[in-house]
Amino acid sequence: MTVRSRAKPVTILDVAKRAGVSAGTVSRVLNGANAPSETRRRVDAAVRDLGYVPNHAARSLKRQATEQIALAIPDVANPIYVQMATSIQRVAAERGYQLSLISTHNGATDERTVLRGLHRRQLDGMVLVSLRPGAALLEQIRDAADRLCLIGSYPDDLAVDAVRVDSAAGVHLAVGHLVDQGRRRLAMVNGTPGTVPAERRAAGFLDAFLARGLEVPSDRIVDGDFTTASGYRAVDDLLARAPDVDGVFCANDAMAIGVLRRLRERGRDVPNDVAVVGMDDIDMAAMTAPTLTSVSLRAEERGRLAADLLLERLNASEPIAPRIVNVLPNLVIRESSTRHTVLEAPDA
Amino acid sequence: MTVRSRAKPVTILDVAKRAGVSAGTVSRVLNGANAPSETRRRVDAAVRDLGYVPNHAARSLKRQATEQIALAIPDVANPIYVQMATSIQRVAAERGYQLSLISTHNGATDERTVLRGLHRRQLDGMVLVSLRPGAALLEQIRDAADRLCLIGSYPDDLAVDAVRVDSAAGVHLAVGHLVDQGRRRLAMVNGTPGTVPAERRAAGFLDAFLARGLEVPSDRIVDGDFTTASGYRAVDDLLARAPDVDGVFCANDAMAIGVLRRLRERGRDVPNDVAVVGMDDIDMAAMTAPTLTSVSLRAEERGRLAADLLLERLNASEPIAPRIVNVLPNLVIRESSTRHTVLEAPDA
DNA sequence: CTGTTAGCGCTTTCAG
DNA sequence: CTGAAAGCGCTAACAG
Repeated sequence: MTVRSRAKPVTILDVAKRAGVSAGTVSRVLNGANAPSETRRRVDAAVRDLGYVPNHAARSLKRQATEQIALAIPDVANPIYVQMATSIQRVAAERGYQLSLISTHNGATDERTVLRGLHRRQLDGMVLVSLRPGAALLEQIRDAADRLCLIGSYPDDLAVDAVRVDSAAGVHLAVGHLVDQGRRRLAMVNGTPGTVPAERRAAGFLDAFLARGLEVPSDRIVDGDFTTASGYRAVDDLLARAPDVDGVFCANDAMAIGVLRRLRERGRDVPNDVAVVGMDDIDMAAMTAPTLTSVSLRAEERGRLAADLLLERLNASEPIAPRIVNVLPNLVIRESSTRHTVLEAPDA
Repeated sequence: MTVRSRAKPVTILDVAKRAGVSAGTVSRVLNGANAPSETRRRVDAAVRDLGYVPNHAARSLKRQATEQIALAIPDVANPIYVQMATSIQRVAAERGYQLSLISTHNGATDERTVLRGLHRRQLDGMVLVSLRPGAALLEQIRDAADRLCLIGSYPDDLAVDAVRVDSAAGVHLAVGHLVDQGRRRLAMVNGTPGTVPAERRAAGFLDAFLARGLEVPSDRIVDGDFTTASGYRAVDDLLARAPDVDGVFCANDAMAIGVLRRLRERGRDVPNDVAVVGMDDIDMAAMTAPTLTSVSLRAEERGRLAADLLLERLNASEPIAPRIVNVLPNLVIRESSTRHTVLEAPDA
């Protein structure tokens, strides 16, 4: 366990010298090549005695690969991305890759910066979640297509691996459920205007009424920004605009939690006065009071699939044509949308 | 914006050739050395035309530094660590470092693995949060002392930079508040047994009674594991052991949220029947129903301080003696502990 | 101010 | 099976 501190790190040459072999042999032994047990023993001993640890930069430089991948997400504070991170991390670890997390701060980080690690060859590959892919980012994505997997919706002609979920279908599930519960005066708290998910979800919301031949509540969508605080604030807007509201669909659970809280402060009982349905089905949804009905977008599964696609591509000997995987949402019904409150056990 | 894909990446030599200068000059220009504007212009042009991006491995190998640091935390799903990560990330970015996140899965990850990036020189430094530093880890910490900053409590003779918070004092605040509210039959939901924070908090809990000359409720501490689900489960234990409980201190907010939920399911009104106080003051504490009184351990501040210590050390020209910074907790009173419920605005 | 040169530590031919 | 040698792409003396 002797590790040099500031001094000079021990190199493969030191090990070679001590083991009485060449650096090449040490390298081979360490990388699992066949070797006589005697050679192997001496190398191992030298490694242990000296506390040798291979230098990552040197190895990467030579091999042109770092065994590092990254997940770029809009916001570390959003549990849904943490869920993705967890499943990606698991897959990565299984295949000998290290995962690091990059937060793009909802797109505030310069788009160039996001893919920088990739271009510097500091990263072998990346799973990218962008809320609002602009032209510049798309250009960069194209250039790095062979080392990327996207999660989310991008132009069809992009020719990059992607995992998608039909969030509009998820919204239909939510609206259908609210209507089934007898709610007719519905409203929506949407996410950040101008982002793809917010646009899809709003479109899905309106479309769900159209599909049912109901009056379309186009003026009953208020904007939030996907954070809990924004959901909290949105309620005042909402009640000003639609005081008779009896059902609210929120574009994610984080906002739904803020909505729940503020509705309570404003004296509206959930679910008796107003039903609330969220989206994402985060763990916390089973813990709020009342527990939160939510559309699961299967974040964990999407993470796993994205990691599979990416690592398969990185390790392929020949070029692979771009693939798109689709995932289906499902509705998890809890207390916040059902008039007769029934307590239930937590998910986890 | 022309970036080569799989082919062969552009090197500094390609740039040099195109700019009609030497590689050394390109390197200097790119690293901000003085140069005649004409030289600078031609280099910049060549870089742009070729889409050159410096190779990180090569630079790291030569410079013996990666400009990368990491934060190792027990659990990405715990918001308190995400808070730390956010402030560390900010400091790191300001000083030109990239931060990556390593989850140790509550110590399940082999301790060697945690510091591996450091030993491989893949990381210049690390901020480490360990719940349960064992002998092997302490040994490793000592060896890497010049590139580490710890957050948490470690043996005093460790001679490593550390940021600490007096969590026992925080528990005293919580107990004092509960007693002031007239609660006498107190209990505690503790975190993972055997971890330093859990032990400190339990000790602080008992000590708070001793200090007040009250009867010490040693048999009223039930164990959780710092997760929301464990807080939920702990309530059944608690009510079996202490059916008359009128106040609960939880060793963190995640558990407190589970406790709130389960108490409600078991028909106990919070705060009227039972007061609940958590610890960490996560953002969600202002959003639960009722909102959660909590002891802030100033995670963001600790993160910032740790990052400052670490980066100062990494950039020091001479050895710096180890430093320990202490942070004081404070109590944030909300609805869950005060009988007359008053609604309040959210923190964020 | 700039070109040349010598490595950083490792892997990988290529011979033997 | 192993040693020798070349070189991954970059930076930092060192001369000029």
